[in-house]
Amino acid sequence: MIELRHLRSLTALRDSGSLTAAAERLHLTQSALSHQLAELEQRLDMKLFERKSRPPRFTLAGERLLALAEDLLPRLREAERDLARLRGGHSGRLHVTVECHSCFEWLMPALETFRGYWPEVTLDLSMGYGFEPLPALARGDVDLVVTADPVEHAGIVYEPLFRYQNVLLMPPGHALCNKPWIAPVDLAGETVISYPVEPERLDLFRRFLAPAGVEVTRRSSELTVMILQLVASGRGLAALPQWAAASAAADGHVVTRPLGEHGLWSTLYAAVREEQRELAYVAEFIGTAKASCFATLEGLRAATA
Amino acid sequence: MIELRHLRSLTALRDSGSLTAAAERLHLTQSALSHQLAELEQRLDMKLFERKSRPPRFTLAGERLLALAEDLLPRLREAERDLARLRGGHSGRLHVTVECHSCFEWLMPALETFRGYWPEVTLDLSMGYGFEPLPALARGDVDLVVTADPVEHAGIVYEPLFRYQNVLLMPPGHALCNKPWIAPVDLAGETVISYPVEPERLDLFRRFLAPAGVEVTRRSSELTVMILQLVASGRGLAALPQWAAASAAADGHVVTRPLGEHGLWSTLYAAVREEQRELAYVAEFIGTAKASCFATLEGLRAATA
DNA sequence: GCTCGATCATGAAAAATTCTCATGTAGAAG
DNA sequence: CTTCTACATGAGAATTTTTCATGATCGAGC
Repeated sequence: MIELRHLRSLTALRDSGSLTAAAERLHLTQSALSHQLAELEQRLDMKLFERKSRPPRFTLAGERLLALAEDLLPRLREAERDLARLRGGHSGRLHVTVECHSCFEWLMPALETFRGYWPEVTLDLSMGYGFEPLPALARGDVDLVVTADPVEHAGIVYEPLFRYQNVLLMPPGHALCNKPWIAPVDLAGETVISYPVEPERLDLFRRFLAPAGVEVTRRSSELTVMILQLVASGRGLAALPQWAAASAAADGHVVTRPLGEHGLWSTLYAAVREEQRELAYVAEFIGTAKASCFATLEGLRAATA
Repeated sequence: MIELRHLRSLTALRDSGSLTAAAERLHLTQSALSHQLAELEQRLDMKLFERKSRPPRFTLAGERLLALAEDLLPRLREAERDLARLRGGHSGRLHVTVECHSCFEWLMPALETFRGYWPEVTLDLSMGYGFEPLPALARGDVDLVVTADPVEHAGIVYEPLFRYQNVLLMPPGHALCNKPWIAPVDLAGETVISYPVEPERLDLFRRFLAPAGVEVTRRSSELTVMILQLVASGRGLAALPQWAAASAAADGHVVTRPLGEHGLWSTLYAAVREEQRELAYVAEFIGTAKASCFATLEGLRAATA
């Protein structure tokens, strides 16, 4: 009657706030998910959630099933880990490379959690400086790359982690603070602080300024805290993922605005070699990373609300 | 990967001691179960149990999954009960009739458990004396009949509860104690004590003595303890389900022997009206009854070992 | 009020899975 | 050595799950 699939679907629905988004997270079509839940409701002869409210509102029955999911799914995952460990031979290496500098915020907790689950797996971590991560991944020098730029590559598969928005950071009182959102031309002639990588690898330049032909003065810093510092003290502007700027913005040190009318959105992916995708600890790492991203966004939402 | 179905299959396998028996309990063919478990083992890339030992011996991985099942399945059942309760309207009546006099041993604990789970359901209990239980079931006077005699009847479905053996009870020192098993002719002329119902409704007469044309002197008593008493004091012999005789036999008050070379086996069924079979509390009662039967047999095995 | 965009529902068909049937094999009991 | 029972296995049937294509609904913005 009730299947694990249903529990996973309901949790995804709660966590993502819409059928469509939940379906994507579950690697299903929206239709499949709609059918699946409709059929479950029919079999149980109960409504599980209110469709016409956003986010969907769960009924008591729905809540009960979500509670069941909270109860069962972690135990199931734990058993699966135990089995993978029992099967043995999987005390491998996981060399993670991050292209996204601000990702440490959620990556560090994820690494920590993972290390607890899979103590036998040797974790390596490197930044995507100085070499092209994807060829390195394909060669096997690296096992997992966190990137916002999913280039097609034979034997490489991308697993979406989450979607986020890049925002513009300004010192309080900057003229642009008065605009609800920032157009490319607004930045003409400004000083922009970024991580020290080629502009083509930064969304701000590649997807926002370059298409509009806008030129800016560039300045760079390796560290996110340093960038925040520089912006706060009026040495320039910067574009960062929303979550990286959130705490400074909440403290009033900087002001953030969307880039473009609808914001400059990116999706972060975990790239792995196809043959490693099903490997227990790799799949587990991706799951942990997703959860950590989600927790970060949650914390952000809670902090700003 | 791992599904609830697998957990149920493994528990059934452990509880029934063979693939074939487990398959029957799960309402599957032996083939289906074999396929299912073989495929799970392949997907996990681990052996879960040793086939060539009887009862099957579980590997560590198998044990881990059994532990998971112990963990998840009761929680799942609990959630299902909560949902059924939430759906409401199911505070019905459950009128149980028992044809089998010795069944109270396991029926009472089952009723107790059930009452805890479904306090809204009014429980009635009656013995199958003085009226034909099946027509009463079909009419709706009764909702569930425990019987060893599954007569085809439109609209009535039978759910097997468990298989048991009828054994012959004798006072210690009786001549027949020397035989490893009892033939019908051995009983010719003996006094046989039974419950006060027509002989055709007692397996001993219908399936054992009558086919062989053997006549005995009959005597009857309503109570199982009384029958045990009479046998122990040499007033006659009796045939009872093994579990009902077990404690007296363990104490040495009576001696038991199989009836016929292979024993006189029966299966106990729960009969319900087809349209009620899927009803939550009916299904739950049958489940509880099965579990209780199983626990009784377990206790028996433990006591005799 | 109308259109646009997005979300969700729905029917039919395709794909995948799970089960059964028929049969084969191996080990235990006689 | 035969027979019996439990289990395995391949092929096909049945069922379930998913997708595709399309329609309905609802809110935002003009």
